Amino acid sequence: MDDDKLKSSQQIAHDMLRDYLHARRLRVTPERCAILDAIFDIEGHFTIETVSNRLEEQRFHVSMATLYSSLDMFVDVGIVNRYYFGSTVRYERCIGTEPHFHRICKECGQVQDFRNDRWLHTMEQTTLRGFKPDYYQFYIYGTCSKCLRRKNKKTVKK
Amino acid sequence: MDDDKLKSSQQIAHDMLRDYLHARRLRVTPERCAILDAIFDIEGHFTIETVSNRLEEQRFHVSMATLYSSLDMFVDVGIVNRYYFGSTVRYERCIGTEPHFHRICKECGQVQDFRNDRWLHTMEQTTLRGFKPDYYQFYIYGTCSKCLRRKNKKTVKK
DNA sequence: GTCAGTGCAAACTTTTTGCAACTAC
DNA sequence: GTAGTTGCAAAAAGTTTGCACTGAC
Repeated sequence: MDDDKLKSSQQIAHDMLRDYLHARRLRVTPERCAILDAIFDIEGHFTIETVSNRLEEQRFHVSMATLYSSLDMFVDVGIVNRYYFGSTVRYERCIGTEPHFHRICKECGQVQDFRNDRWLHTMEQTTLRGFKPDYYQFYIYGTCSKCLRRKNKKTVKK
Repeated sequence: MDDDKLKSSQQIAHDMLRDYLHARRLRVTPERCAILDAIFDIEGHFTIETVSNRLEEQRFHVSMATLYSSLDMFVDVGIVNRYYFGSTVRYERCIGTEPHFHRICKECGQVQDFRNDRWLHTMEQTTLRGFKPDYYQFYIYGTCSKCLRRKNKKTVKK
């Protein structure tokens, strides 16, 4: 994504947050704004720790309690998605990003995004009785090409 | 599933485990067998705690360390799947069960299984370059019918 | 001025690790 | 007998909570 697009989606996210807060008589605090900006500084998936580190680099200290509550809120606002593809929770910005899926290497833990139009199409056509869907998550677990090569080099033990 | 089918898939799982262990010169211990049997006593998803409780009921004490290492192994053998649809890790037997997906209610946390042939078909036709897939996981997050009704009764706050 | 928001530290939950004793082979 | 396995307890990792102080409105 180019810089202009990133900037405008960042603006959209700030507007969404502001509207959300106003509607609930909650407050626009420097911490919430800084966390939101930090998120737009990060490419791809991140954990709470990633955000914390990024903010510390900028000499803007925010407590873990605030980080957790803010990320919860951002999920509710619809600015980030929360993922669970490992023991630690991960997040990803969903404003200004294309819909995509994830493939996870069981060997090295690496997560790659991938797009697949057939999947998107199938998703759109899915209807569910007695359930109001908000969002979909699709994961493929397996072995990435790097780990495959590494394993093939070794004598086949398994 | 009827009892005969359950029993035969339990036998298959025991055979898989035994072969896995023998191939690696690892040992068939009473703990591993008991854990495996406990898993076949459980219907649907479970956590490590569920397994522990089930074993305690049967007066068969197994330490958490052993439970964690055994479940890791069973995932590797291909007897159970590991799921992450919330902050705690869940498992599900995958021997003697039909392939299916999960929908998760964001309100009450309930997880429902569902089958969808269109999805299965799409999965089977998916090919991936540079990645060897082992298994797929597909989640739909949203609101279940019970929680929808409950929310509609209240004055709409959000 | 009020009450939501924050930082801090303690508590809690889940999972991992180190080590001595045990046991499957 | 040997080396893999177990239980226990301590430690680690991730997340939540309580409370006094602060600051957005």
